Amino acid sequence: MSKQDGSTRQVSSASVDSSTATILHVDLDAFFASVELLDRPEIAHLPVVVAGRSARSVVTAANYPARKYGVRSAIPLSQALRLCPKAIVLEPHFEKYRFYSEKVMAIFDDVTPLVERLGIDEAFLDVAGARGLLGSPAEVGELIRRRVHEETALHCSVGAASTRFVAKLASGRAKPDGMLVIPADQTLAFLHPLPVGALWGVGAATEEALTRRGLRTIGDIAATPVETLKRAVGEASGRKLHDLANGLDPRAVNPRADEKSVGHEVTFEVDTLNSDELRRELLRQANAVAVRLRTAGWVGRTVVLKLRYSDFSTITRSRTLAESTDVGRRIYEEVRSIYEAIGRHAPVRLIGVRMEQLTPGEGQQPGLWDEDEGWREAEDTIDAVSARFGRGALRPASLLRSTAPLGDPRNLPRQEH
DNA sequence: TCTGGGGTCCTAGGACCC
DNA sequence: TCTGGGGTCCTAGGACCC
Repeated sequence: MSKQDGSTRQVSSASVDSSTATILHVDLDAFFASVELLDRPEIAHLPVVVAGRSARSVVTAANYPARKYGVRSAIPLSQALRLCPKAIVLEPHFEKYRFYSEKVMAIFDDVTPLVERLGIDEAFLDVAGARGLLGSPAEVGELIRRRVHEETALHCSVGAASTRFVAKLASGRAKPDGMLVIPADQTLAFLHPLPVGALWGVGAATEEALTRRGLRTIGDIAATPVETLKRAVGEASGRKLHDLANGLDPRAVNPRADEKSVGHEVTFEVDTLNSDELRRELLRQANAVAVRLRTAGWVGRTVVLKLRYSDFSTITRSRTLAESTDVGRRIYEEVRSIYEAIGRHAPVRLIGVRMEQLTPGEGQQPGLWDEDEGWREAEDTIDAVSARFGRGALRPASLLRSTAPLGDPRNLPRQEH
């Protein structure tokens, strides 16, 4: 990643009038790979991918040298290694990514309270109110880029525009390590030549439906009557596509969007028919979900079981409870009962548990996890499982580790128990 | 060496109520 | 004593995003 050409190439943005481009989209470049390479600068110029060890793992991140070979996030690792046999594979370290993510987000929070996080490595910022203190949107963008690099040694790219959607497109085109400003009056000229796939919400299936009708660019979408689009891709998507293509994106930057669901899922290294193993995994996941609910101060009312079979066909079965819960045993009992109600007995590739219909829990301190209660629940669960499957069905240590809220080491159960 | 894990949003059908 | 329409909740599946 050569900084020189990146940051000078797009700095022309600083000379345009950015006063109407008050929404920034900031995106860390090749985030997971860049974090790993902070510790391994000597290989930063070589193709590097971040991926798990499993034979079934996919690429979670690729640095720019690897991308030259066509390696992308989400392709199977096996395929990545066929494309680029010399790629160096590094294992992911999610705690490190969370650490750097928090550092970067804190910089954003310094700039404005109007920060909306989008996953771990990007955010929208509304900097309309920052002008007096920090300068124009372009100046704020450069300030953020400078601070991120100074304080973390990571690079990020910034898009500035009058809407979220255009800001996000702009940051993508500024990568790596650049900034692109799209003033409001240049929005349509920027959008219309782009392919339909650049629209938010247009993936492979929708792109196919649109190109089949001869719609190839965003300009084509903008010129198509909204009713035609609705017939092609459905009521809501048709409306949204038409708006986006015309530069309309009314959604404000929303700093506090509530979570809608919490879940865990796992793909087995080898498909399994062993119902003890499946139930054990359901128990582990139910507990992990419950701990996350309590940590966040939520209770959930709908329990969802997800199964994927060897042929990749995937089903979900859900049940809505009479009363919301954040108790692992309750979730486990429900999801086990749902599982047992499924007649099909075929090898399972993936199993997952999710809680939906979240509402604030009663009398819970958000952010706090009652360690004793967590332990009692874990021990109860071990008892219940031992009674059912025999002692030794669960190794307590591994179960207890699994009950720790993800991502918060402070909430790990004490190991000396 | 085919296809992770965290999510959100939309659609469509049926139940049920008014 | 044949058949309406709107609204909401629930469930299942799928597209999409990072």
